[in-house]
Order: sequence, then C-alpha cells, then structure tokens
Amino acid sequence: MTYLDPKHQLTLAFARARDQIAPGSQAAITIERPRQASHGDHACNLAMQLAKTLKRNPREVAADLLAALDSPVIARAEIAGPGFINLFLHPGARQAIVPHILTAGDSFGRSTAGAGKSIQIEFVSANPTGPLHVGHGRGAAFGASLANVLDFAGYTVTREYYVNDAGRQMDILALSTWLRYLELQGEILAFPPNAYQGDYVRDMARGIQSAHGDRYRRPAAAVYAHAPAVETEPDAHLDHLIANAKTLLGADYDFVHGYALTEQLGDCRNDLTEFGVTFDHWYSERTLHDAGLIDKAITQLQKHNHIYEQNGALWFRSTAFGDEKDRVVKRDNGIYTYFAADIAYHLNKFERGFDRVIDIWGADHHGYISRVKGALTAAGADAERLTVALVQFAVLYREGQKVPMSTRSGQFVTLRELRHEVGNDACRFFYVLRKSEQHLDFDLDLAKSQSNENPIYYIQYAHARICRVLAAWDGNRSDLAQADLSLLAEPHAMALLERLAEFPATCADAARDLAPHTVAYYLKDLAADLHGFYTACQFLVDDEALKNARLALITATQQVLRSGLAMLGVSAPDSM
RNA sequence: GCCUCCGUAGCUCAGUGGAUAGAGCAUCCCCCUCCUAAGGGGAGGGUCACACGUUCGAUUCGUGUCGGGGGCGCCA
Repeated sequence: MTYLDPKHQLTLAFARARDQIAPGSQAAITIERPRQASHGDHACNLAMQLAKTLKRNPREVAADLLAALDSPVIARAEIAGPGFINLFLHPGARQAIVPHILTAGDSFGRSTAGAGKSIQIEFVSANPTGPLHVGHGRGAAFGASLANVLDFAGYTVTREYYVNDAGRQMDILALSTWLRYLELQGEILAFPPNAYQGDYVRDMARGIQSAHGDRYRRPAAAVYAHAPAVETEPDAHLDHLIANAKTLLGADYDFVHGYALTEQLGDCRNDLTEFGVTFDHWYSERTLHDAGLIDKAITQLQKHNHIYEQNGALWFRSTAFGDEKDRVVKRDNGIYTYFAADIAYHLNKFERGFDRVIDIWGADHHGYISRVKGALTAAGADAERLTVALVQFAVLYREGQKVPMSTRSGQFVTLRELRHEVGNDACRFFYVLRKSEQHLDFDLDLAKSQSNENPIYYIQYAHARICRVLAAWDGNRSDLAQADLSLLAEPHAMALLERLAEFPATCADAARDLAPHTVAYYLKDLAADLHGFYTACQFLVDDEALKNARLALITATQQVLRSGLAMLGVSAPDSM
C-alpha cells in the first residue's frame, strides 16, 4: 500500500466534499496547521472561501462540508470561529509515517516537483586571480545547498563554475606574477600598487623560478619602457606593462599566464572540494572567444536590429528592454566587454537545452539582471527560463567587532582561513542560516563555540544521541519495522511524529522558493523535538514492545536528520 | 536621483492572507543515583517602523512616508 500523508489525504477529502456542496467550484483547498492545539491538528478555511460565491453564512457552509467529509484519518472535526473546520487526527494516521520512513530510507522526503526537468545552477564563478574570500564562501555554500535541495525535489541538476580566464584581470595577475619573478631574479623595479599584492603571487613567482631558472628574465628597464606614470594614470600604466610583457616574452607570455591561471584555479578547486562544494563543469570564458560564440551572439543581436555603432564602439540597445541606459558590447579598441561574453555564455546555456537556468550572483550585480535578460530576449531566447538569485554580503564579527575587509588592500579573510578557524560544518551551516537576500552577520565566536549557543552542535548532538542509544541496544533493525507504533502516545512522541511528516513539504517548499535556509530551520525544530522526547522518555526499557516502538521512532528521526544535514553539506556524527 | 534588500522581543533572526505572532541568546528560577546536561522545564519581555488601501479577515498583499544596508563605469 502506498503511503499518503494525512495532510494530502485531507486535501483529497475536502476536494470531494467541495464538489458535492459547490459543484464546479475551483476554490483552492488549503490545509493549515493551527497555532493553538485546541484548534486541532489541522484546519481548513474552505467554508469561508465558498461562503462568498454561495452567498451563504460560512458556518452553515461548514456544516454542509462537515456532513460530506469522509476520511479515515479524521477522528473528530468541529466548526470554530468565523467558519474554520478544525480537524483532529487519529493517532494511527500520524504513526504510519515511521514505517514509511524506515522503508524509504534516504529517499524519504524526495519529491517529483522537479518532474525530471533539467536545471543548471551556476555559482561562485570567482575570478581565478587569488584566493576565495568569505564572500565567495557564502555563494558556494548557498549554491551547493540549493543544488542539493533541487536534486531532492526531482530536478536533474548540473552545477557549473564560469571561469573568467580571458579578461584583463587575468593579464594583471600574469603581469604581477612575472614582476615578482623578476624581483627574485634580482631586477630592481617598482611593483605597481594596483597590481595583485598577495603573498600567493610571490609563491607562484618562486614556483616559476625553481622550475625554470632565469628563462623568463628580461631587463626591468625594458618592461617599464615608455609606460605612463603610475601615479597619474594607474590603469594605463598597468596596460602598458602588460603590452610590454607580451612583446618581451613572446610565446613565453602564454606560459606565465597559463601558469598563474592553473595555479589559482587549482587552488580554488581544492578549497571548494574541501568545503564539500563540487562542480560538474568548469566553463572557460576563453572557449567562448575561441569558438567564436561571442561573434555569433552579437551577430544574432545585430540580425534583430538591436546593435548600433557610436564613437567607434558597438552598443546593445538595452533600453528597449527595460534597462536604464544602452550598454557597450565591443569597445572602440575592438575588444569585447565582459557583458558581451556574458550574453554569449547565457545563450550557450540555453542552447545546451536546460529547462531552467539559475545564476547565483553577489548582490552588487543586481543592476546586471535587466540587461542580461534584455539581451536574451533581444536574441529571441525565453528569458523567463533564467532566474538570478542574489546573495547579500557576509560580514564577519569577532568579539562583537566587525572584521575589516577590503579587496583593494589585499586585507581580506580567505574562505580557507575561515574554514580552518571554525570548521567546515559550522561554516556551511552558518552560511545558509540566513535567507540569501538577507545580510549575513557571521559571528565567528558563536560558530566556534562548542556550547549550547551553537545551533549546529544542537542538531548534530541530536543525531549523535540517537546513534549512541542504537549502539547500546542489542537488537536488530528488522524488528523495528514490525513495532507496534500505537504505543507512541506521549505528547513528545506525537510532536516528533508530526515534525517528521513535515519534512517532504519543507523540502519541496525550499526548492520552490530557492530557500535552503528553511531546511536548516526545520532541522533545528526537529532536533528540539528529539531532545524533548529524549528527556521525557527512556528508550531502552524492559517492555520489549514499547522499546521497539520508541527505537523505531528515533531511527526514523535519525534518517531525516541525516538527509537534511547532507543537503546542507554538514556531517552527521555518531558521537560528540 | 534611480534600482535593490531590510525594518518583528534587550540582541541575532524565523514565520504566516486567518483564531492568543515564534526560536536561540541575554535576564531570573528549576531539573543529572537514569541511553552524553553540547540536554530539558518555567518566568518576564511585542503598537510585527508608520499611514492609507484591497479583503469577511493584513504582521503577511498594494501604494506612500520614515529609517538602515548595498548597487548604479567603454571594470571584471
């Protein structure tokens, strides 16, 4: 017999009753959980909705509905207040969840909401020009958890990282690395203040020196020849040095550039892997250029007459699609803008056939949404298939003080430092504990504290407690499937049963709303119910039937805690 | 100026078109001869920023006001 949760059964029963009382009515059936226990286990407001169209007193409509209502899960139903129908369930209807969970195992809570549709989720996508910082960490944790949630909801999920390996920033990194290398070689030079300052740049320079000696040495004077003054024209200064580097190194420039890229991307990938964040594809921006996809995208826009030339540059008429001003796609120097590459990339995503595409961006990119969607529409694509989820910034707090961070000065806390300081589990959990559009205050002391203040330990402790009880028990699990669950009558057991039954809906809602934080909050509630039950009832009792019933319940709870924590990328320890 | 997020308990934050708005922390009480007290129970604490509108019903939806965060380059 397939299991149908009580709420679903009630919905079907009310739909049948509605069709009797008000044939043809399309009124939605909403079954809710009243705040007050005296209002029943569930309540339905259908009578108040129908009252208007039927032009009748809602309480009378409720009485008719009640007479027509027929479901084996209902023990008692009553009319209350302005026309609510309050429902009290048979205990057996709630207890049936336990064998269902034990049978379903890891798949309990999975839904078919995604209907096997393919969905691509692109996240992190940080420039490979230095270590990931704590801001990237939030995007990584949010994206990875969301991907898991969507997978749980039945989508076929592809996780992708867009590698910005073609732009000016990569050239600046290559230059920075080379200049540090020249310093090691004994050249005297003025390292530009707007080049990459981090120690990792010196590390790469040392790596090149130890592997290739002086092969890439050139006189510093030639590198700086004819460069504009760095004080007055810092950007032109850098661009000139890059041009000189390309001339002086010739084909060797590609080596330095490639070395820096490989090192930084490798470091980024290791960092994320250690964080439990993995990708199916690393999509190179450079392949967009090489394969001519950017030319193709711009041509596509030109064909639709949305490109014009002005001041030697090519402009996309994004104002025709709700943007506040038109945007350059190709600069007067013939180089495509980042925006042009992004148009091509998104068109490519669509061409790869994903039913839905989700981008996770930092909140500072919000102004970008309208122009990207505009470009997609202009190119004849369905921009509705793209959803952009914005993640607000994370701010670290230590001893109540904001930890100062600035990318410009190279003064930032890296993701790796944060992970090592507070641990991966606390990191992953704290990052998704706020909804993504909410600013995140990350309290380092709280995340590190091994105390009751720390919600992550609270949840993990619930799991560990269950494991310890089951380890102390000498029976075998197959007995639990046969347990007489009618013995689970204590209020704490009933509360736990109700909570377990909510898990599938919580997961489905999290997927619908792109809100993995709801899973984190659910787990806190579930852990609280477990701790309450644990304190109120002894599990390893002499009464064999009662023992098996209680052990069955906590085994089911263990399963749901594991599934939920796994979705958030947090471990479920057997002991603490 | 425009865009965007936010405004709920002393603090950090959940939450919902419904009936008496929640959690953790902090404050004050109480509970280990018992499967880990990293736990449990109790008390106090609120004009859900404000106004108007939609609705049988608004803390929730809409508009506006006030207050706070962030963003608005031929940068990536």
